Amino acid sequence: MGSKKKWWQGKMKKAGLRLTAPRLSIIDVLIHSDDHPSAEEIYLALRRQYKKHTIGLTTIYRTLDILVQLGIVYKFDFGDGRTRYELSEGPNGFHHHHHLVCNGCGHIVDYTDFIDEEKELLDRTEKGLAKKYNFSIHHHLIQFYGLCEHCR
Amino acid sequence: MGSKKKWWQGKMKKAGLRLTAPRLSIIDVLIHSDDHPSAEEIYLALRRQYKKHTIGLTTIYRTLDILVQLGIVYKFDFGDGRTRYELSEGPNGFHHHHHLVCNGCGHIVDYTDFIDEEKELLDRTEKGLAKKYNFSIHHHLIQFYGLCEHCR
DNA sequence: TTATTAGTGGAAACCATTATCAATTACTGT
DNA sequence: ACAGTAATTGATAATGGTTTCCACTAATAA
Ligand SMILES: [Mn+2]
Ligand SMILES: [Mn+2]
Ligand SMILES: [Zn+2]
Ligand SMILES: [Zn+2]
Repeated sequence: MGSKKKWWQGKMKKAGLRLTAPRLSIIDVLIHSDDHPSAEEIYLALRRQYKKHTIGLTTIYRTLDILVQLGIVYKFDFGDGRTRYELSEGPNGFHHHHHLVCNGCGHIVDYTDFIDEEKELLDRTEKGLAKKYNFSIHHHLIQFYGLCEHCR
Repeated sequence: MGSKKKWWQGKMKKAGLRLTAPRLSIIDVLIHSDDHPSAEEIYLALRRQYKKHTIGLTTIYRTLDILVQLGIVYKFDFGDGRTRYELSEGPNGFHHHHHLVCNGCGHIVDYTDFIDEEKELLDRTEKGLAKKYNFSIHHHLIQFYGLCEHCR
């Protein structure tokens, strides 16, 4: 029962990385977060959680970089001056979605609407671009910007 | 002949902004640029151009903000730590395109492939999202990330 | 255990962007 | 043209998110 392998542990081990307490804690914060925390927000969440030993902000940045590299975490710029992060896979498998950003208050909406039709077109576009421009394409980013009902 | 009104001049006048030399120079750099210069790159281009009087970096940032606000210029984050800019309209009218980013060397490709099919889907998606989440959507961002043939 | 290597975190440095503010410039009305 | 005024400029200083440094600690190997 203690042997329940989390999906990211394999990835980290395979990359020759140690499963340290700080790293696991950081992933844990992301798992239990329902939005897109910045490095500092993760740092503060961990401070609240473990009053005694604080995990350094440096470690947060380093770990996030690693997790992004491994594809465990996605990294976003929503235009508020800080990089924001999100787990690439939810507890129930992949949770492919994109973002709707309010230019007024910065509120972010995760949406999955039209994702299937989009996927079809994006796949086609990716193939086309890859061939035409000799790129190997790894991922894409789609964001809509506007004003939420409160900021309108 | 000197009365040839450039399309952005109307927008600026209408917004109550003065058509100063620095502002016109900055737009000029963007017009003659075929890529996506950062504020500093625009600053350096202007220094090369006008040996005598240098336009301050502060003015560049301020002007770019204004131009973005007016929709004359688009603003991008391609992940290299500096904001990059591009005119929203080319000499021959709108030039709607998106970007392909090389994670290796940072090279950016402007592409217009599949833009029509994309437009159709995006319009539909925008309408759907606007209604469902009560957003007024103003624009969207699409970027593909990968490795160019040289960095592969 | 000892040796070796990976990981940590406080402090200092970095660097793109923003705020300040005195001097200059563009526009308005005379 | 001229003066009045409010907008604009730009050198300098400050800000703030992120990185670098490096001595120390923890994990793995021999
Ligand atoms: Mn999300
Ligand atoms: Mn472009
Ligand atoms: Zn809002
Ligand atoms: Zn490349």
